[in-house]
Amino acid sequence: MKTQSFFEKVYTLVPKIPIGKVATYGQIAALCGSPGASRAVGMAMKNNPDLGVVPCHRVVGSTGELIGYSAGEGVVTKKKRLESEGVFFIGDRVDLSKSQWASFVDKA
DNA sequence: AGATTGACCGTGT
DNA sequence: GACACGGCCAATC
Repeated sequence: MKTQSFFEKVYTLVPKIPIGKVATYGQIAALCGSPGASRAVGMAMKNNPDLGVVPCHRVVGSTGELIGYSAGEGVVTKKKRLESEGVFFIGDRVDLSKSQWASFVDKA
């Protein structure tokens, strides 16, 4: 478990996102220990081994924009899924002001 | 070992 | 607010 690659870390971190909340790629990358590796995170999602253990639909862009998602109807299914989880939406984007995962900002 | 790719991010115009 | 460019990081060919 010490030799886990960046991907493995992501696969272990993404499912930690609470329901009704979403995290940005850069955020996950930072939690992974490498802020700025947002691209590598995206790659991990694409290589997503199991949608059941890696809810990649909870990962959105920095502006809350739904990116990626090769499953179902793509971002369409992704949006519906997040919406179903109780995530706030602003048009086609997620309301990061209310639904962004604040695991490391939840010090209040 | 080197070069390329990728579901990104920030800044500038 | 939208479009264009460059930069970062890690995995893969």
